[in-house]
Amino acid sequence: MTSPSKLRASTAGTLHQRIRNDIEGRILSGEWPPGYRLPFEHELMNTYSCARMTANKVLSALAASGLVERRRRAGSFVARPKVHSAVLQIPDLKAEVENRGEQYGYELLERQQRGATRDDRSRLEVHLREPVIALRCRHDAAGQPFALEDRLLNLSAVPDAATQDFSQVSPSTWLVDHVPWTEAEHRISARNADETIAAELSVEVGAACLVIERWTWRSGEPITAVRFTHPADLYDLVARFTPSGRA
Amino acid sequence: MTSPSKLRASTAGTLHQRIRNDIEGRILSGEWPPGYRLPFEHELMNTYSCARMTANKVLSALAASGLVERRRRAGSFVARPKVHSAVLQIPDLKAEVENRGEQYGYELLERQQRGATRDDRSRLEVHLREPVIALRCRHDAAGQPFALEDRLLNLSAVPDAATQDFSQVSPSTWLVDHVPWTEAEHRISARNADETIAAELSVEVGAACLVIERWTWRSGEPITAVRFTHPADLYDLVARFTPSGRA
DNA sequence: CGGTGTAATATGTATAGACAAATAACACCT
DNA sequence: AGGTGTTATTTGTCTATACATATTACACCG
Repeated sequence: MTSPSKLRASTAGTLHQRIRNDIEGRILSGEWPPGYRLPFEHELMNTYSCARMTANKVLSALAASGLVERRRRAGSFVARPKVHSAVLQIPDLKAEVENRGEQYGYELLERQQRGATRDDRSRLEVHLREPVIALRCRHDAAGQPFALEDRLLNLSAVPDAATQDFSQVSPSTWLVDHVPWTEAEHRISARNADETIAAELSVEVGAACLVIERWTWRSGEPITAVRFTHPADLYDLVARFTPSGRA
Repeated sequence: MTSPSKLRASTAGTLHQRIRNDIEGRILSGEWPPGYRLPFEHELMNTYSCARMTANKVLSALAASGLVERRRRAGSFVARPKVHSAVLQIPDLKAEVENRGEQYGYELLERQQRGATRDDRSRLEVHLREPVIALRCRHDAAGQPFALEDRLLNLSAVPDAATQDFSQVSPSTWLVDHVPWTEAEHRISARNADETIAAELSVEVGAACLVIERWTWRSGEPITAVRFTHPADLYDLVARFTPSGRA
């Protein structure tokens, strides 16, 4: 047990923040365990000499962040986390590489504009023959292949892409700047490098690779599907999480 | 372009939600692109005939979720997403397997209670000789090995674990029910199965495996470090994301 | 005993007003 | 032209109040 007097009322910041910090502190320290009923709004009101709106906003914010659950007539309770969830940051590869202080390189391997094939259709939920762009490119870090990008782009959703040749700027970079999206799904898996991948990534045939696939939609309309293949020894994904939801 | 009249003022729910839905709709549809200055609080006040507090709470909530940024004297602006981030759900393996409608199995391979070795120390940030428990176990789905779990537990932080033999209940399950935590970090990578792993997971030597490592702390004190190794063909991680932050 | 109606209570939502703090825009002076 | 100070505007925070709504707890009655 750590000394409980350690987290008595903080003194910094606004009243809202002071109350919030106090409550979060008690919950995160375990002093108020999951299921614990926290003080009613009118009790906080007395404790901190504040209006009920202030206490209400604090508790509502904590509820929005998932740290507490509120039930009418019953009170507010410390939430018990159901699943381990984490905020996964998937940065732009260029930024990622340059963050490591290494030189970033980009090369377009293949660009094809075509009517959607059967395969394309199963990957991107477009109709047969709808115009798409298929791209394959390589991202390098410090001269070493760092990732293979294999992308399918729905031209009906992103007509501007037709005028871009993607020889200098990577499709990922171009897309985040030009195309808003509303929904995304990621799938993370592992696979052994086949001969093609091994050659293009300069790894042994059979080497384990980390594969990240992403699908993006805008209001239900598919925009793009992309698969990044990383050499296992060059890339990890990192996800951080605090229960308060503030990474 | 979709018809703009489509997302005129919604009529359902509270005023707060109506305003919020309207604004989110315009942003997510692209009608209000990143950088767009949204109406001032007093404009929303007129538009919706509401008090400023109501408009303020809506905009503050949108700011908290990351959809908009607010600057004093300047206004509120549609945020431009910096990185692709996603909420990663890492469920309990037992629940995960049973969700797929398959039979879940668990077997403890090894349990050792010891003073921390040098290796343990680098994995868990404990002092040399501090008591730890090292566990290795296997999770099965439909009779097939599904995951290897390799865990190190800080007994000083979780003394109750000493009385648990983990022969029936898996450490993951036991921990989520008994130990609160405040911080976690995940690392996701790929590796080739060595002979030990291949034997225990019933895969070929060299097969690509997805590796998920997690470190957990409570108020800075390390609780546990765990590594799950999954056969690549049996397990994917799925992460979903909507820019409004509401998965 | 068990079902039903009612009152008490806690949260949910909203209003109207007040002052503080930051800063963009403008006017002014050198 | 360029730096400086002032002002106006917008958001940030908080108070005090009001009524709506859901639900627990309890009293009542068949």
